[in-house]
Amino acid sequence: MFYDDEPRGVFFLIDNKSFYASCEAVQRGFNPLKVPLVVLSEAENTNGGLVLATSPAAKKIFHLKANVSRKRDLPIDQRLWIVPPRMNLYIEKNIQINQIFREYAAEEDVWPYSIDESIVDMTHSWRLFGNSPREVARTIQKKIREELGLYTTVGIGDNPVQAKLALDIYAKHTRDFIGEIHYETVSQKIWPISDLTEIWGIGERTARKFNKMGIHTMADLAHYNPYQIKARLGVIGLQLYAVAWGVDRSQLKNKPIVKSQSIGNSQVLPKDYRSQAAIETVIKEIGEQVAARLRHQGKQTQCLALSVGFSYAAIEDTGCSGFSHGLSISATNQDREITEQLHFLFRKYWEGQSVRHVSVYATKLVADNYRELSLFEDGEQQVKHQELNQVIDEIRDRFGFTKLVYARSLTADGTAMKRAGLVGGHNGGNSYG
DNA sequence: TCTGGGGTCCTAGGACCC
DNA sequence: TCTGGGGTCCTAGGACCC
Repeated sequence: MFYDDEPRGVFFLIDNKSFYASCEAVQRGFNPLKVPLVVLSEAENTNGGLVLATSPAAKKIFHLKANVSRKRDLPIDQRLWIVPPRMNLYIEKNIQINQIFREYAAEEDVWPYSIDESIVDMTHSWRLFGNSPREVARTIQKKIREELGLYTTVGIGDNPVQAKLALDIYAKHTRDFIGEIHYETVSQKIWPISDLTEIWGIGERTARKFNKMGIHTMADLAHYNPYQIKARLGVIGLQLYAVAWGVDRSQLKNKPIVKSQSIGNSQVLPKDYRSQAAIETVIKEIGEQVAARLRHQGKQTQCLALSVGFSYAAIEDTGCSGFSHGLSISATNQDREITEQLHFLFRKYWEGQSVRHVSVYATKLVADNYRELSLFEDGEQQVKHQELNQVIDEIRDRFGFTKLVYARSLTADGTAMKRAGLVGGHNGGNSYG
């Protein structure tokens, strides 16, 4: 194996052990590893409750598997803490953790990846803090434990993908919560893996495809003909082939921070919706949520997409899971225009099926630094709409979303009231009185 | 998995243009 | 018209991640 030409650095991938559950444990003065605790979201459409996080002790004492995800699967036991999520608390903790990382690496070398994971390029700074990358990892773990009470796991690699696999496959199961993969240990650490879904980027579908091709381990993948992989799975297949060799040529430095290219909200409804008016109410609410986020971020959208997922009964009847259609429009972030376009799309494609899932996405975003007035409507009227929306946003920002909802949202069909205060679909944890 | 939510990226096929 | 070929853009759908 010749890895001489491959980029080689020192990368940490750091994540938090049972992050939400740990934050809740710390807030209550417990050790996150030792208290049996689950974070349970009981938002309206979670069908009785969705478990967002399970502490290590809860897994151990009650033999809960990592994939226990429903309230109905939880034991009834006084010892088990069951607490509601506070998404805003977790966001705040995440920011504090990344601040600590920045004490060990330059600003541009810290890449928050999700609410509980960050990539840190330690190539240029690790020597300042210890005699080996592993020792530095231990120092960072200790610091976070001391300052925030949280336990972190660290994957170390010569490139980001090695660090990611070291984290996912090894760090979580070792005593010191540290795993390492290097070019020299790829065959030993990556090739034996036979549950391909453990590999970042391989899900159920892709694993099944590989199995059908006779690929059952990462060693099989590494020794397969890459041209055939490309033919069957495209560039994604080639990327995974590279992963099997521990190769990752992504140059984090050169990549601009990818600001999200789309803004969208979606919702699984608490029951099947049948009437046009009821479904359109939900579409309107979600559309307005998207519009508010666009305005908040100073963006306008030039393309709206509506996805409608049918109920299981309707899927069985029609053999179709739903539809998804987009519409190019002139740039806007206004409630009324967005709702109108969404309703147009809905009426065009809906044929009476009962509905369980609705999502609205805004893409082709542009900065909201000019006002494009529609040629076909009274300009003054449009400006008034914009001003009204701006006032509504300000009130929502200051006092919370529930202070202002349209009368229609108060009918039985509306879900906006119940969704207020949710962050990522779960309780934000702030109370607005 | 009888239904969590917010994202990103890739691809096949069609429309359109020269 | 029993009509070439290549490039680009767009759309709908799929797959995956946390």
